[in-house]
Amino acid sequence: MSKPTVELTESEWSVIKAVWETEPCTAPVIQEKLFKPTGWHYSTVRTLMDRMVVKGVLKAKKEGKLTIYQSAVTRAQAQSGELFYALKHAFNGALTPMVQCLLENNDLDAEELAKLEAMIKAKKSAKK
Amino acid sequence: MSKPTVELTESEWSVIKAVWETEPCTAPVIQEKLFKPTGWHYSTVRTLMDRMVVKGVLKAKKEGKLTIYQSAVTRAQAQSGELFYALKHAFNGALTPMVQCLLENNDLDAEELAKLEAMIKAKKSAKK
DNA sequence: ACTTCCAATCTACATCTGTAAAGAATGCGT
DNA sequence: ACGCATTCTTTACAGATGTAGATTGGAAGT
Repeated sequence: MSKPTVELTESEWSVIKAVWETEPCTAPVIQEKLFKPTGWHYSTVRTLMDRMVVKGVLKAKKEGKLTIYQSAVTRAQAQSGELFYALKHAFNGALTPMVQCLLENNDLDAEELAKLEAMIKAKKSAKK
Repeated sequence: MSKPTVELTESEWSVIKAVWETEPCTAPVIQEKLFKPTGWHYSTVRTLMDRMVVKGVLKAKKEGKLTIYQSAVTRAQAQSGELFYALKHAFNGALTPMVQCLLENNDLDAEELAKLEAMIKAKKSAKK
């Protein structure tokens, strides 16, 4: 049952985010969405997408001459994959220092802090 | 004085961690430290280290025929680089969801949660 | 049927990453 | 001065990644 930990490159992140917003969708549509921020041409996007299918992060099916793409991993899966990578490599798996680093490097306002606190409280009580 | 955001590959993480523990040090020493967990030969480690010098994450100086290496980025810098990467790509820069994901995917014990809570409290008061 | 347009396929190529062998150089013990 | 051990230097090569041109195939209009 363990999903084999998703790891995405920067470009792949751009693509999959666009896919999540539009799926099911075709490569030309994604290319168009991404053209503004990246300047990528059709072939580029298409190559990326096909490689992502091979990696198992997208699914593709043929419909007539069109290729329809969909994500094969959820946003949550991809997010926790990325986070887990950082946790493992940069923090040797230690969560507290990671959160520490987060707090130190980002200047959160009071509201944000309150939200975090609430989340922890919730977790605490959820935990019996 | 903005540090140009450090990004390390998995292998580079192994190397720099070993360097932090031993610096100043030579490549053979690092190779030896890493041999157990990775099985890398001298050339491999050396190549990695030299590439890291080019990337600016290590510094090297010649001492006779020996090359002495040192880190050029601190652990904290590397950690926050990794975290920032995840924050930016996976969470579009939104910190709260990131922490949420962290809490959801790791099964923290009560003690851990208390520690986190304390950290947030501290941050809150530090913030006047 | 002929043109046109769009999507698809194929091919390409530079750079980066992971991994290392082979050969050159130098210091050390005798 | 000579051979040995250790470290360095050079070169290599496969696979991943970023980026895209050229060519083909089919659908749609006229």
